[in-house]
Amino acid sequence: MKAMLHAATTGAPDIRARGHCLDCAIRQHAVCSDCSAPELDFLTNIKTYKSYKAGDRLLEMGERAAFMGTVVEGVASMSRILSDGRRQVVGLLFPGDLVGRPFSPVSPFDYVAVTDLRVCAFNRPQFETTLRETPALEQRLLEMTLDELDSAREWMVLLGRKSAQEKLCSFMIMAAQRALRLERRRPMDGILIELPLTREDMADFLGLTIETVSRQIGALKKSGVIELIDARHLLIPSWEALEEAAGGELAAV
Amino acid sequence: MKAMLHAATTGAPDIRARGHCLDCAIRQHAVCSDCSAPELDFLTNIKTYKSYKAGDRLLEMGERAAFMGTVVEGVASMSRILSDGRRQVVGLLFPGDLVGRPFSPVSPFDYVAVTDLRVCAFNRPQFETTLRETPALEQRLLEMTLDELDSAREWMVLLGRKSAQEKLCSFMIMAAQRALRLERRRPMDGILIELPLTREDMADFLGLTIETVSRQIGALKKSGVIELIDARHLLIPSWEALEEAAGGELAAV
DNA sequence: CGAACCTTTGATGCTACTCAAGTATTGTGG
DNA sequence: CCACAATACTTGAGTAGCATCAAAGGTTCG
Repeated sequence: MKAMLHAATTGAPDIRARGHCLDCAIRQHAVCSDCSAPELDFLTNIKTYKSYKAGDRLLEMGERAAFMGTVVEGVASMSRILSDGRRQVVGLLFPGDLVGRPFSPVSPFDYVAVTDLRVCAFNRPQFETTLRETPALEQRLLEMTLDELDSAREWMVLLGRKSAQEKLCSFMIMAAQRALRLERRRPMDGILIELPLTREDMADFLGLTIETVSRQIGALKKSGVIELIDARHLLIPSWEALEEAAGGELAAV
Repeated sequence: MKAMLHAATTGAPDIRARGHCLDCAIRQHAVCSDCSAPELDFLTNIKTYKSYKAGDRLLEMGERAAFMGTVVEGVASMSRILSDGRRQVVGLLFPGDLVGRPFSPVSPFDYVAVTDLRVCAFNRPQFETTLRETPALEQRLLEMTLDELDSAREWMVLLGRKSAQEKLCSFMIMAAQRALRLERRRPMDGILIELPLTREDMADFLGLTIETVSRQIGALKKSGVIELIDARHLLIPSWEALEEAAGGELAAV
């Protein structure tokens, strides 16, 4: 386990995949969701799995990335660090989301595992060739990219105009929705939310400091919008109250 | 002006296009840039032009948009307004940029002309069919969408982590780069920048108030980073000094 | 059991917001 | 072409919200 801590720089060990793409639990959410059986056969043969521990860096900004991939299990972040150390997380990658920038070998952001992570990886040139030759892949990638663009813009609204409290509530809603989608469930009262990020990652995602994140969570607990199980788990007595406290307007995920 | 305020709902007058796409000045920047001559013939026949005055709304959030288009001349904004009136601009559209959300008839944001505007428009179902049947179009759309996603994420860094002063400088750099790209020129010292936005639109794009925008521009003038010609035009004595004041890290446009 | 990390809490300060007023600039009708 | 209104922009005073600095619990892991 210790040996994997530097997987980011050394490159995580490739584990030749055994399972077939047809049996993949997250295929319906991934770029390969619309592929035919023969196309999945092909992908099965060229895919490998990579594993990372929380904190490992998958790709560094400016690095020529040798692979592209899909998150299978866990959560990763995309972020940028300014020269003086300020950091902004610009996106979270949940199972099904794509790791790496298609058609551009140098990554425009850092990719970091925020939890232990498993990624279904493809050799980059091979993946791009396959993309160009497989309309089902390319069209699905376009669809996913358009959705991500909508999400990024929604997050711009949050970063530019929402209060610290509204940011926290919006984040909780987003985290819940992403988790629920994987289980094909809908938000409801009394639901349990797992926060997959540290206070620091949350702060960097919301454009706040860890102290403000901590204080706002405290305030939400006191006002009854959330119930804290522990630092990473909370209960939502009323989904509607949470949405209200989020300042509304969170459509795309 | 007053009479055009409702162009959005009534629909701006369609002007059957006379010019051929081959002669289009902004084709190289647009979604049709990789199309073959026959493909351009086809597009020529199905395109129309729409004109708007500054302030007109092209599309309203939630509206079922009947058309998609490309900005030919002028600048448009995409924005969202929260229920209490707070507004965030999530993107600017310069000549070549696409108006409307492909494959989703309801617009996720408001589209507003920030200057007088000319748009090359297509009937939406027809455009989407053409997209699916024309790989050159679809692949170019994917490329553009991936670039826009990078830009949106860069802007998230600005909104989340940059100071008011850095935001203003970053905006000036962005405005300059977008204008220069159309003329195939590069940034240089002594360059003239036109700000296509009102102070209010700038504020809403940068997550600030108009007072702060005005004060920061004043401060930049006093410190010599910019020279004001008038409220909408300024001179950059040193491009490098401007980048320095922007806090660095502005790659994609 | 102790070190490292994560989280919370407190005191203080500063950036950017709010409220308010005044100065250009633009557009309109006489 | 001028007078006036409307809009855009600037400037000032006071303040709120979040950041910063500091330190003290908790939790996890070796």
